[in-house]
Amino acid sequence: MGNLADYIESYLKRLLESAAEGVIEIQRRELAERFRCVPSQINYVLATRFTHDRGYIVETRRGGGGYIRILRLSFGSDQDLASLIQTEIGDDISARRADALLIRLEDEGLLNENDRAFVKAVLARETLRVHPSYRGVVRASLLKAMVMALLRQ
Amino acid sequence: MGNLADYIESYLKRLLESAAEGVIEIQRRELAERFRCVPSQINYVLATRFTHDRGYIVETRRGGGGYIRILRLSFGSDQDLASLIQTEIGDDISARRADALLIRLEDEGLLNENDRAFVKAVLARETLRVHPSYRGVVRASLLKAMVMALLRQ
DNA sequence: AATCGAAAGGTCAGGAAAGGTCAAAGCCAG
DNA sequence: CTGGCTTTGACCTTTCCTGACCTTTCGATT
Repeated sequence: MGNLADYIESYLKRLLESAAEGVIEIQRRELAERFRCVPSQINYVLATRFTHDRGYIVETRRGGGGYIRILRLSFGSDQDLASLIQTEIGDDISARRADALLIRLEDEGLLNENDRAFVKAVLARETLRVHPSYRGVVRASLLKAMVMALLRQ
Repeated sequence: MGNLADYIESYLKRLLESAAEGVIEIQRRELAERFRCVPSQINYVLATRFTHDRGYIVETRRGGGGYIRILRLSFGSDQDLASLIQTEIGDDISARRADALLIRLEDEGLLNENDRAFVKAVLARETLRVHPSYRGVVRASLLKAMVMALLRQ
């Protein structure tokens, strides 16, 4: 965790933590200055870390008085987690999206680092055994089953 | 026990011993330099000594600031349990045998009635989605993953 | 109202810095 | 002297970071 993108990511997440509404508004130029980097680095961080899959929505506005607004979507405790997981994962999921979901669950404090790594490793290994065209389906099954099993505790 | 791979293995294990969390993070290039070998030698050590079966999880990241993270699953004596589960279930299992195994685990007090029913239900539901000729394989994957997840607690 | 310039933010391609893969050569116990 | 671990090296993929150039918005000036 030693690169710039990681630092910027955790800075933004800290800001989000302390923001009551789960929304923050920043200026790209200002943030770039704080980290002494090029402004487009901020876009890189947003594009790779604050994706929809990981549970964020990013809105921006150009021009004078422009801004970048980052909104964190929460799973909310109201809904039945099982059906939420079901719809979130579906019947077929890519390795990338599976990973994003696991990171999101970790961010939400629903899984710890160990469990996340465990699930990821099992997915990688088990998925290798089946024919490539079935991997998405098998991955989805495994992911749902394991996440549900772990969340039951 | 005089070869390079063994030295690297024991070096990493020593690091893991002294790491509080059972997790270490290294750089492949740096480690290769320390042992004066090519970087791919590190991959060899990881692939042969730090396997899932032996209770390790390895996560890596490429690119600038990349790393290799080795995580030791510390479920003490359950380590044997993991490989036992593996050999017991194998790569392909029938619904009947899966059921029998679950009952046995319940009898042994490793799973409670609830968990057993849960696993059984998931197996039934998820295997339906895949082509019949793949069901045994998918069932085995799911079963292993879920049982391990549940037993980890 | 139309125009223009300044002040945002956006896009994209390229180079550098990791780590990954695979096959061939090397080594050694049996 | 052969089969199975080791070790190496050539080549590949992913991730990060920057810089050049583009688009949008706002407000002041005509």
